[in-house]
Order: sequence, then structure tokens, then C-alpha cells
Amino acid sequence: MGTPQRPDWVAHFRGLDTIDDPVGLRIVSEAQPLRVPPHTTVFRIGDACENYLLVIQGSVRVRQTAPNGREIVLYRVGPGESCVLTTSCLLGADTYAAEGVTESEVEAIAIPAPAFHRAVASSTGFREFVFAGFGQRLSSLMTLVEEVAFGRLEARLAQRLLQFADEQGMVSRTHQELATEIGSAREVISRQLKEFERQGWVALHRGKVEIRDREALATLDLM
Amino acid sequence: MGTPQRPDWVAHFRGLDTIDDPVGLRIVSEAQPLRVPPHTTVFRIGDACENYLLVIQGSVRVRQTAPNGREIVLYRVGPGESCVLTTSCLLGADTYAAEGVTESEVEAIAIPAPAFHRAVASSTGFREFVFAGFGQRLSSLMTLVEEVAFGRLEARLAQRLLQFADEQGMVSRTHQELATEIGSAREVISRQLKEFERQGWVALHRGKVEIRDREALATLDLM
DNA sequence: TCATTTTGTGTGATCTGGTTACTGATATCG
DNA sequence: CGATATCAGTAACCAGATCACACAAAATGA
Repeated sequence: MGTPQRPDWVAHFRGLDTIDDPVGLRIVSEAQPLRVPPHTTVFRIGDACENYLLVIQGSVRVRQTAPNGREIVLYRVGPGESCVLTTSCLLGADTYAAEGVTESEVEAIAIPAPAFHRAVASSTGFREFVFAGFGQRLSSLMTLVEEVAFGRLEARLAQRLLQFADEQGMVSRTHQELATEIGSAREVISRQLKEFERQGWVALHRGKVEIRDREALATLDLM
Repeated sequence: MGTPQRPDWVAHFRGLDTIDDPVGLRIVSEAQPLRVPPHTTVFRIGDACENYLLVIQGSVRVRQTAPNGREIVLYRVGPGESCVLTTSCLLGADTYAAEGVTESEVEAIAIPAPAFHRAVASSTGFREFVFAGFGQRLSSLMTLVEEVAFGRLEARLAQRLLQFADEQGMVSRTHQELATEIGSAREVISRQLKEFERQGWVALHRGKVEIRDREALATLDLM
């Protein structure tokens, strides 16, 4: 057999691509790639989990749902990132506290729990990669708390519009989706978008928002 | 020298108290205890850090401050817990995203960065302890996002009152402090407390709230 | 193809919580 | 003792959430 080769997919993961110790290499070379169709719930509140997941292509939206049906997107797991919830789950913290849904088709790598534990134990590079992902989520969640607690709605909305716009300035989301994105209510988003339209900053279409003035939206201060 | 003894303080840390591998033992036995006076800022946004901190006695309040001065408590680090922000900081994620203030005198253990890294690398027990702390904060932050985004103020306030009450049902906090606790404004808390008083659930004093009806406060649903 | 259902949007009334702008009351300290 | 913080109360107003709709555009399917 000899020393395992470093598989192609590690190139997608900053930090993982420099692993050269034999144990780390063996584990990554054993990992299974998998594909998940869009709009699939990959984990639910209360689930346990058996794999460490690394996303290569596509993204997973992690969100929380209140009893009254309102939702908020906590974060996304995109290419080159790992799902921290899975990680935290694997590492003892009981179960998931949120749910994850694929937004597009997702191409990912699954490392089974035992291999994951061996890798964390023996490969410095792997361990650092895992920890770094953890730390980033942690601080992004802190920022989210701040935004939700103190941020102005108009600014948060403008932010998302810019974030989701394609090259032509088209945002293909419904008002409901935008509301979920920032943890607000549909009606509130509709009203705010109408206001943006009155200002001439956007044009409204069914299922789409067309950005007319990026500058104006960008200069709305968050707080 | 021989095998190092397990120092007394590890008894305070669930998970750490079972470490028996020589490397883990040596590291914990090298750790430095320290004392911090109350109301001391132990870290600020943007700080870097050189020690892994374990709290034995007392607590550290970790909070975020908005530009307009409003604040919210993200979580507390109490006896038997470690400061995840420090951890995340040590493990690559740039700098702190919040600030920490001691609430009382704090007795803690400081493990220097190099020793911390060795311990994480070689002691399974230590590593699991670190990860578990990480996971718990992560899920507590997710819960916080949900509370802030969707929770009713009266319920959140009632919750805190019960949490902070001593055996006699006395809560020694100012309205401002309670506001900071849940990320609201002082006037709003004053109003709500007055309402609780009208209901006969509390009695108001300067710097204190006296709980008169625990039951009533406890049954306010969060959502 | 035309009627029906589903999905997305618009809007007023009302409620909760946050902001501004004050007031007075109680401690604390020189 | 008076000066000065600190803490609490309150009214008017604003922002955002909720409720209860109406209505229009797509999707479905008989």
C-alpha cells in the first residue's frame, strides 16, 4: 500500500491541504464523498450524528425555528467549511440545537466518527482545522446576537440584499425568505422593501428584488 | 520527580478529574492558579491572549456592547468552566469578539499556550474537556439568538429574576443591570417591573427587586 | 383552455418594545 | 450640610411584530 496519497478534495480546505503526517493522510484518504439533493433536511433538532461533514460544493443553511413558526438563519456552511454542529455533536455535546437544509445540491465529504476522533488525536493539522472552524462559528454567532439585539432592520435588510444579489443586481428571493434570513416577519419586509422602492433604490418583482442603487443600500449603517 | 500528582483543583472540572495519562497530568500539575479582583476587565474586543483559563471560584460575565451603548450578556463563565473565547483565540481564530468582566473575585487556573497545545494534542481527556466546553457555548449562543429574536420580554425578565434571586427571593440588581442582562433598555425594564408589581408578583426597592410570587413569574412562557 | 388552488404581495389596525426627554428620589462624599 | 452621583418613574413618540385581511400572479389539472 505505502503512504496514502493526499486526495484531490483536500485542496478545497484551507489548513487541511497542508496535512502531511501519515495518520492524517490515511484518514482523509479514507473519507467518503457524498452528494445530497437540494432542499434536503440534513439534520434536525435532537438528532445525533455519526459523521464529520466537510462541504466541497453547495451550501447548507442552518436555522432555528420558534414555536410560533418564525425562523432565523444562524449561518451557512459553504465550500471549504465544516459543519460545527456536527462537530460539537461528535465531541460530546448532546444533540443538535438547530436544523440544516441544503440550499443547492451539496457535494461533501463524510468522515466517520471513529476516524474523526483518531484524526483529531493524532494530526495537528486536522485538529487545527477543526478548531478554527469552531472558533469562526462562535464569533459569527456572537456577531449575530449583536445584530439581532441592536441592529436596525433597514440596514440588516439592505445588507442581505447586497449579499444575495447576482452580477445584474437581481435578488431571487421571496419576501418570506428574506424575513427568515434576518429573523423578522414577512409583512415587515414587504413594507421596508416598498420604502426602498419609494426611494428608488430597488424595483420589486414577484419572487425577485432588483437592486437599482447599490451605493444607497450600502451606506445604511447597521447601528 | 516521578509521575506528577493530580492537583486538587482538577476536582472542580468534570471530565478533567479523570485524566490519568502522564502528559495530561504533568501539564495540569504545571498550571498556575491566579486570583482576579471583582469588576476587572479580563479581556477586551480585539485582545490576543496567551493563556487557557479555567474558573474555579467566582464568575466572569461575557458581554457585547453596541455603538449606542446598549449591552447584552452573552454568557457567564462559572466554576468548573473554561473561557471558550480564550480557547478559540488560542486556536487560531484571530481575536476576541466580546469583552469579559469578573463579577466577583475570581479564582482561576491559567495554562500557558504551549502547554495547552501539548495537552490538547496528547491527552484525550483534556481534549474532550476543551471540546465539550466549546460545544456547550455554541449551543447556548444558538439558544440566545432564538431568545433575543423571538422571546417575549416579560418572560425573559421573569426568567432572570428567578435566576438571580437569593433564598429570600431578593434580587440585588438595578434596572440597568437587568436590562443589560437581556439586551433591553432600562426604561423598558422599569415599565415591565412596575407591571409585575401591579400584579403583586414583586415589590420594588432601590437597587433590589423582591420576589413575592415565584409561581406566577415561572409560568410566563418564553414564546 | 379555463377554473381552481397555491404562492407571493400589499395594507390598515393594533400591540410590544425601544428612544428621547425629562422628573424626582436616594445615596454618597467632601 | 449641601453638592453630586446614581437609581427609578413616566409621558410622548417611533420602530417593528402581529393579526386580519384583500388581491394578483403563477401553477395545476380537469
